[in-house]
Amino acid sequence: MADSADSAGVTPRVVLADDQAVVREGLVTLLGLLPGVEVVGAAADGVQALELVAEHQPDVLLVDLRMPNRDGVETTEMVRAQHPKTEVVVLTTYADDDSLLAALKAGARGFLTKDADADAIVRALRSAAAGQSTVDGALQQRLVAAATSRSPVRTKELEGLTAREVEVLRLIAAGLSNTEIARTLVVSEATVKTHVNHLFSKAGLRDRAQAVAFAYRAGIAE
Amino acid sequence: MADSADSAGVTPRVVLADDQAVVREGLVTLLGLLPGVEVVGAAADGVQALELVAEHQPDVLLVDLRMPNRDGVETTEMVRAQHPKTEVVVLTTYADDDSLLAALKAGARGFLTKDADADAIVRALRSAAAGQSTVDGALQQRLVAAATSRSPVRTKELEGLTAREVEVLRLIAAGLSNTEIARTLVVSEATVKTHVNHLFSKAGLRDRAQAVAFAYRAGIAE
DNA sequence: TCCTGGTGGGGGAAATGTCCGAGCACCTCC
DNA sequence: GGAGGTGCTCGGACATTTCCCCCACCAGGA
Repeated sequence: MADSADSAGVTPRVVLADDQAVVREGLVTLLGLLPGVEVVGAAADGVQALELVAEHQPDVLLVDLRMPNRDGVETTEMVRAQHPKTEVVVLTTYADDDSLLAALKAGARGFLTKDADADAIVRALRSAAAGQSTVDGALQQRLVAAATSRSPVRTKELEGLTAREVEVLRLIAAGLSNTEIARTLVVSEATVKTHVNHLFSKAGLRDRAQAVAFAYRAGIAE
Repeated sequence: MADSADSAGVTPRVVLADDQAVVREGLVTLLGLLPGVEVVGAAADGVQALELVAEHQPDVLLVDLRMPNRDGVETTEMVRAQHPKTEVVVLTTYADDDSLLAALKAGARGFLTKDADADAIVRALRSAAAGQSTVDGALQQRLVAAATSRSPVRTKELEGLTAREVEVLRLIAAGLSNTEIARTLVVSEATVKTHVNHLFSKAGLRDRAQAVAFAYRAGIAE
């Protein structure tokens, strides 16, 4: 028990991928010295990385974002798709918002900058192997900032509307005409008009253009 | 060096906060047995948690979200504001999107569900002490999904449209009628109609409802 | 029973969408 | 300098759709 906590779980088998020989060899040496991880392969580009993953079936792939022959994001996507048991941790010098989001969206379980120390890397690798995601603090804050600027269905705006009216609103926002809405809901066009009018008067809307904008702001249309 | 990697960094001093005595005592016992962390205090509510943090100045506060006398989110905010050297890791049974975002926004460096094992908790505490953020894999995916659903003006969709047409589109999306657009742009309504028609045929739109949706998706309306 | 929500209809005013044609300003190319 | 293209500006006429205001019926729940 104490042992398991000391090593913080099973020692993950890791494949590295970085096009810069100095960084790659440095990581191999550094991580090879540590008991927390086991390096089973090192690739110089994305293509080679995928081959090594296929060959060794590692627990984690530690990959650089900028690489020749398929970059880190693409490699991450392919690894996650073809070898779902292999988690991916991204290690990069360039920590801009786009690459962070792209990498995590592609399925990366971690995102480290190259100023991370050996302990941080080992922790991230172990966490990834266990299905946890580790992101450098400052980057995580950016991620949260990006996430909280979203609008996840403002039920407040919708209150007062009946379920049917919300449904009609959704279809209006999708660009359907009254006739099409009638067909979709299998009711007469007159009924649709009634719902639309109730909707407008309740929400203070004048026409369907405003209704579409309202629906988008309320978060029921994307 | 090997030693530092084995412990994955300095052993963090931790204060716990959970209103359920069973969980609290269980965590104290469990984490107390492990060499990776040092538990220096245990609180039963948010007020007491802040007091213990002030008293012990721990590296990390491990806090439950649902607590009497100030909940986890509020506690996180106050700890981060008053004791910036103390990081916060949230441990909760209820992992809905709202609480996740609220906690991370409040400054939490980690977010774990209570099905996490001891290893996962220890890793998260150590990472937090080092400024890294650890989030359960599935939750991180939701976070990323929320973050990537942003729309930063897709110029691609807009290409082919003239500046005037984009301007008209923006006004349509704002809910203005043709008459109002004419007044706003100080042109005749006939001119507006011309722009609108060009806009529709270029973008493959049928009516202004679709145009509003198009504008929102293109990111020129919020 | 009353009220709410969903369904249906009619008719008229208003706005929207569609098709023409046309003048003007600006630019580039020859 | 002229020719041609593009963008912005207007106008008319017309069909379609939307919007608005009435009305009514029925089912289910407070």
